[in-house]
Amino acid sequence: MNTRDLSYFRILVEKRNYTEVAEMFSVSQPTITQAVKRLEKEFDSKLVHVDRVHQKTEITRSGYLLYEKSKVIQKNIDLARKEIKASDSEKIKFGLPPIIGTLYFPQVVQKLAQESLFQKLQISESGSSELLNELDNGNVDIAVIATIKPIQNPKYEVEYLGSRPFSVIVSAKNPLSKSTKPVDFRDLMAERFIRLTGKYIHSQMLEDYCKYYEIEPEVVYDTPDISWFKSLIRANVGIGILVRDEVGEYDRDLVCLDIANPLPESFNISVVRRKSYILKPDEQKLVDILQRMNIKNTNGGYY
Amino acid sequence: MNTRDLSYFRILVEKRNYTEVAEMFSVSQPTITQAVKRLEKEFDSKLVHVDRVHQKTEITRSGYLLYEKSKVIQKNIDLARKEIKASDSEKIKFGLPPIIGTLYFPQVVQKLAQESLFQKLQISESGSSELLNELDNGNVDIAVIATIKPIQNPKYEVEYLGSRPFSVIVSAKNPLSKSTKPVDFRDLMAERFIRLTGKYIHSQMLEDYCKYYEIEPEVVYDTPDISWFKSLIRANVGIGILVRDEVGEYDRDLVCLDIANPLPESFNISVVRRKSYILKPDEQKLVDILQRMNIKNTNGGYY
DNA sequence: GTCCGTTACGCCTGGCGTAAATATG
DNA sequence: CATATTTACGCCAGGCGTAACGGAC
Repeated sequence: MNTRDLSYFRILVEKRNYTEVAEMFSVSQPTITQAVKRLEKEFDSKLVHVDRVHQKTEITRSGYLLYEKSKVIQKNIDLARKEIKASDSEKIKFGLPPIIGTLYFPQVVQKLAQESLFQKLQISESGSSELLNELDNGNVDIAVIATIKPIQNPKYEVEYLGSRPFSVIVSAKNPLSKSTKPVDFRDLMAERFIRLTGKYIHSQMLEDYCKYYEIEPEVVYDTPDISWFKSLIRANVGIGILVRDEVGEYDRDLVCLDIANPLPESFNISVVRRKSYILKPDEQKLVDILQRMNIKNTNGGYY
Repeated sequence: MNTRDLSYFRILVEKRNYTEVAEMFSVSQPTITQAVKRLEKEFDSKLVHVDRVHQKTEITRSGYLLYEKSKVIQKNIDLARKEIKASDSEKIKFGLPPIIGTLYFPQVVQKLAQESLFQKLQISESGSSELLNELDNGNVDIAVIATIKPIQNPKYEVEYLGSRPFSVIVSAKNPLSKSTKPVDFRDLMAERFIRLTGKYIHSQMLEDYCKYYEIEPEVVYDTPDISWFKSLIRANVGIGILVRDEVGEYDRDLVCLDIANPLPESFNISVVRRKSYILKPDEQKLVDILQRMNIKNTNGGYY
């Protein structure tokens, strides 16, 4: 079977027009007819039904089945091409979400520089969910990713680095800040919340807690920006949820509160790559260094 | 590009022997050489290096990259072939784990019979993790599956049916059975446990609880058999964890205890299928009926 | 006639086999 | 010499284009 035929067919399913497909590939129109016939013979099943009465080309169920597979096939061919093309490049396509970058990356930068790895990094700074897409299409080969739930997709090779807890963050002006013991999430029912959007994990986290305790939170402000988020909380406009480490010693007038009976969902940090990707020596070095990165493990999380 | 070439190459990577590959496909040996050359030209990269000095054929990094992709491609071709071949069949390849079958299936059997669907079911009775494999390779097209954590693999189409809580199950002879309020898992630290193996979810569940509360459970017996499991607990040899519904009114001398501060992990039941699979009308009907299956939702779980 | 897809036929390349060549032990 | 792969060359089929055909407006 020829992958060209599959390509013709894929576009045919999307365009429903033999002539257009032929033009797209700069071939004659009968070529497309013949390619479809070849596939129909190969799979011993009608794939396309041309309904001249209603002037439309219909794809049979078998056709759709083949279409779905052929999309995956094309994706893999493209990926192979991309990966092989980049084989000689020194660059390491590396994905690093900003939060993780600022929190945990500084400690390894020196080490990376020593090994002459740092200058080879071609960093994509995106959120974790975005990075998984980039991994899929080969724009990123290795990523450090934070998720609340473990990544259990056999398509990825996942190496767990550690977990950090989430905490409730309030203004020093807020009476809650006087509490010395862990706060029960249910007691926050009446509070107003500032929500961190964009960073998928943080908003998801809030949602999970509210769902688990059946609370309907009053969200007074949504922002994707961490400094703005902190400012609003500092001004006691509302309270929020954040990875504990993100509030440092320089964040005055902000108080972190531990959560009593925390959900086992924490800020889980992992090194992720495509299982079908083969690391170059430099990339292997990078992964080794990342694995030795020191992320204090606090609560169990999922791993 | 020709998928035959990819097949030759795949086997070559596995066998490292041109002659063997040729024999396997009943072609002449130069055919394999030529196929590899074609691929190397197509991807503009050396894929195989024949080291005559050390008498071995080495696969280059590019070769491995292509190999990984070509496995996926082959899988998809096979799947397409399998699915299309089964297109005319009335049979519905359905996966149903025994536990779910006995607990929740009876209520829909009549409905299925009415629609003449029941006799079309070709049921694979395996555990949930096994069924995901069967789904992958096309031996099963639709499965009802129980998982503790949500299935978040974009390859599957998942429809959530409901969640059921796990509970601690003890003998009526056990002092714990007198408790009227939910039991705190930490209080079970000193207990002996009977563990249900095989059914992945149940053993995983116990492990998760123990890990979360940092308990090292004393497991006195492992069994994959539910009746034996129950008998041992009834005899107060130990206590166990089980989906609540599995203990029915006929299970005398067994007591279910709710768990205080339960983990959000419950027995989540979903209908799962391959995203790339197109349902036949009968299969759509089955899925519709399953979706209306009544699984009392108790605790939030993950969904 | 126009629009689209199919059929017919001829051309050329792509994939295969045979046989010979090459390299290593 | 034997073994394993590559090169050379010839054969046939597979994939393409051109041109003619067919059905619906």
